[in-house]
Amino acid sequence: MTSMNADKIPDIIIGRLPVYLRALQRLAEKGISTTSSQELGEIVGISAAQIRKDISQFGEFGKQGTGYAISFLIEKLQDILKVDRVWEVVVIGMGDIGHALAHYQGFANRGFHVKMVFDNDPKKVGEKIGEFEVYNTASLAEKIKQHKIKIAMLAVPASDAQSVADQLVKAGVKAILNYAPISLTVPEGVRVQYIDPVTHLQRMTYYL
Amino acid sequence: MTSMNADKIPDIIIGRLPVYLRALQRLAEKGISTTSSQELGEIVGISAAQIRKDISQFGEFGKQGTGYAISFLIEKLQDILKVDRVWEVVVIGMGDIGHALAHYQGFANRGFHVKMVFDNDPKKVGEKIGEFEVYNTASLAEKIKQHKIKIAMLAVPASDAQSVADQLVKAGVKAILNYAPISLTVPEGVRVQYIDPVTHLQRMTYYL
DNA sequence: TAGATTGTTAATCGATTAACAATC
DNA sequence: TAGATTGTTAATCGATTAACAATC
Repeated sequence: MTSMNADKIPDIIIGRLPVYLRALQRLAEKGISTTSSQELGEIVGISAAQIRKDISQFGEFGKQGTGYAISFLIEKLQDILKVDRVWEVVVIGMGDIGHALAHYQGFANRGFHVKMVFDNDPKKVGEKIGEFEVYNTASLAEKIKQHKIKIAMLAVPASDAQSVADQLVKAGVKAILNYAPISLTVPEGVRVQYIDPVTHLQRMTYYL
Repeated sequence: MTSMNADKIPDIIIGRLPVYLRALQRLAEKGISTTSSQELGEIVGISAAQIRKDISQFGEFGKQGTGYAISFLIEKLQDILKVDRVWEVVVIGMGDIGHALAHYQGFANRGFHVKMVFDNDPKKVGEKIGEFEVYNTASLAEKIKQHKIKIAMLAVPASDAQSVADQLVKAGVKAILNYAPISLTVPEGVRVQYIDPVTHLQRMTYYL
């Protein structure tokens, strides 16, 4: 079957694709043009069988005997993940984490561009942070609608996170990367990913 | 059976415990003393049955009819996750992310304390960052062994991450929280958790 | 051609859910 | 007591692995 399988793909597979993509881009940077499920698996710590199965959900991107052409597979994964374009994102909360996100060089070439940054502290509003002027969080809804922003990174204190998330959702945001150490409640159709260093650390201490 | 089940607990369960713990601590802050698997499930977005099953792996911590005593369950989860103590951690790489980690207030009361910070840039070494003096990455092995550090947060450029990880492992580190956008290769018995905002974002764009 | 590696199937393994007796 | 909610079992559902024909 020449695939283009539009069936429902499990989220757990979608979650692994960015990891494959990242590894492939690093191989490409090194000037390597071809890889195998075996080699890729060793790099990312996933079995070769699983990598082949994951990739084959979306088409036949490899060649028997030779493996995968890296630049071709990168293109396909970028298409699938919809990072064959540049998404404009906003950052809310200009504390240390917000600063780091505003300055982060790693978004370039990976599908994202910080468009605006926000804070609700009058001392910070209007200030320049790198190329950005800090906007007032009060103007969030207006500005997000105006620029049709779909993705936000939330770096406000835990106590403000849910109410800011509510505003983001109301303004049309569909994906939130949440740095506040709190579980957010959002409506169906809105996605949240959590980055909490403590949660990640606590997941490892069990084994120490 | 009065449990104390020393069987092998699946890692996927261990991964959910810090999320439960975080939610319980927030409920406790609000002055709430009791909760149910139902309520907790709504907060964290996990089914009540699964929460009961996860918790019951470790003992009978609830009461039929009334649910779980929050402070008791917090204690138990802290024990299980070994965050009933304070782990000293180090930060390597004093760029924006390293700065944010060095300043992060969220470690207190959640089991971690930043003990030392490192960078390999001669301009940064010796500088003061908050309460910390920046040490030279060259002295990493010595200092980590001396203080018996087991946990490191890695915030160096991708090109340096693997070699620094190798040094950490050699010095006895058993858990690495990696902020560099690269898959690390580490020996059996060493754990790595990955925090890469782009990977998390790419996991959501698929659905947009 | 011989060797390598994919895509895919079937078998295995593991995780989640539904349901309910036990009991607070 | 009546109502609520746990802990646990069995059933279901889903993910991973092993194996190999196809084929480059």
